[in-house]
Amino acid sequence: MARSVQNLYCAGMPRPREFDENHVLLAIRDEFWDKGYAATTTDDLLRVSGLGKGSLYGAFGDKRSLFLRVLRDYDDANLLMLRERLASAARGIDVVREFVLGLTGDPTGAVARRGCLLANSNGELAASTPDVAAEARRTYDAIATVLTAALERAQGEGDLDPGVDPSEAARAALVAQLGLIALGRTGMDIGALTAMARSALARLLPAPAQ
Amino acid sequence: MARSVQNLYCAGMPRPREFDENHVLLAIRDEFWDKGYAATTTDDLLRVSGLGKGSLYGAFGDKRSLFLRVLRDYDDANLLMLRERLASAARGIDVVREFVLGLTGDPTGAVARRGCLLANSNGELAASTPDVAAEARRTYDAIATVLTAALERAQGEGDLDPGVDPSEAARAALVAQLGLIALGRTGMDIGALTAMARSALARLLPAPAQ
DNA sequence: TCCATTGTGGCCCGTTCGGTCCAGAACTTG
DNA sequence: CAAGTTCTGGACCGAACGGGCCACAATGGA
Repeated sequence: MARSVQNLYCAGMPRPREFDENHVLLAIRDEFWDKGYAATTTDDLLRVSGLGKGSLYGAFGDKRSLFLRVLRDYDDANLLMLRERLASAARGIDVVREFVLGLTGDPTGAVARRGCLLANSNGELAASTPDVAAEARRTYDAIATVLTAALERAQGEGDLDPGVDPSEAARAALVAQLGLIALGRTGMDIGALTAMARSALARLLPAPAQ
Repeated sequence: MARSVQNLYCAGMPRPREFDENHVLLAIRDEFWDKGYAATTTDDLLRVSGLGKGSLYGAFGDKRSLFLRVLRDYDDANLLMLRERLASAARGIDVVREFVLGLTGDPTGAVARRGCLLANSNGELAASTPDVAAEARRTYDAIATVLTAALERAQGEGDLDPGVDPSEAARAALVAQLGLIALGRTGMDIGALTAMARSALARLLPAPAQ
């Protein structure tokens, strides 16, 4: 049962990994993103990662663990990107506008049809996998916090009506983005989607009365 | 191959069905709603319907056809309900308010966590099943049309700022509702969700300036 | 050079999936 | 009552699923 203690100070060195973990995780993320959790088979994961079963299971555990890992990485990366945008943005309001308009940037509509991995996963799995729902709550709350900071800055910069509560408006922007993601998934005309996003932004983020 | 013609005028009458089709369809709808498409097994469907495999497949075809049937029935019923509400509502604006606040009506949050069958299905299957995406487009477009009519009435009744474009505001209300559905699925606090819904409504449906 | 250790990939297994099929039951008509 | 038709439910099937397992490769220290 227990390994002998002598192994602790007299161990051979293991064979190093032959694959790049980040590269594999991104390929797997794309597969889950395109197909959804249930529709992605283990064979799909092996194919896009180029690994064998032993390697994949040895490195990341089973399908569910791998999915949660990928989802958390995705969320963390997006949050980091949002915070960096706020840090480097010329104006706070630009961050919120870009956040809401995000999916409309691609004129082919492919990005809109693909949606957001977190939103898609939450829709598919929230009922059966509490971990996914909790992850979504955590992420959306963090996003709302960043957007609130952006709108507070926007008020100081004269881009947002001072009568607006930044926290409420930030949450309204989040709601709008999630609604646009849902509509984008239906494959509706990208021009109409863009118009809706702009119209919603105009209502939610009123400029100060001159 | 071809059946003889004499059967046409000399046929015995078949054994009648032993189940109520509507009752079965509602039970199956609830199962798909609670678990999602992929996570619902044929055994689940047999269990909740109380039928055997022969009956279920004979009456509705395979799992996919059955799901599409249930989804279309669900959409049609909701559209009909929305139109009837508009026809019988005291004020047009009430219809839109109820539409956006819909999921927040249950203080336990169970309704919000369950979400909307169409929104859930669209999130899970839009990428792989064009029929579902098309159904979602059709339904959301029809909803927007009804909401537009409701807001036009609201302007005539003095409940909505005449400067607001009813069609744009209706689509914004739809976006907001879809965003709230997505957030509700995360299981977030129902009070916070309600506050967000009310705050979004106040921004999207401004009363006329007195 | 040999050993200890971990990476590697594919073979293999039990389970469960969606779906078909069939033998008998129920029922109306002649 | 006999015939013809559909309904019913469960036995059955091939396929694909997720996952365990193992023989071998690669590596660096002793």
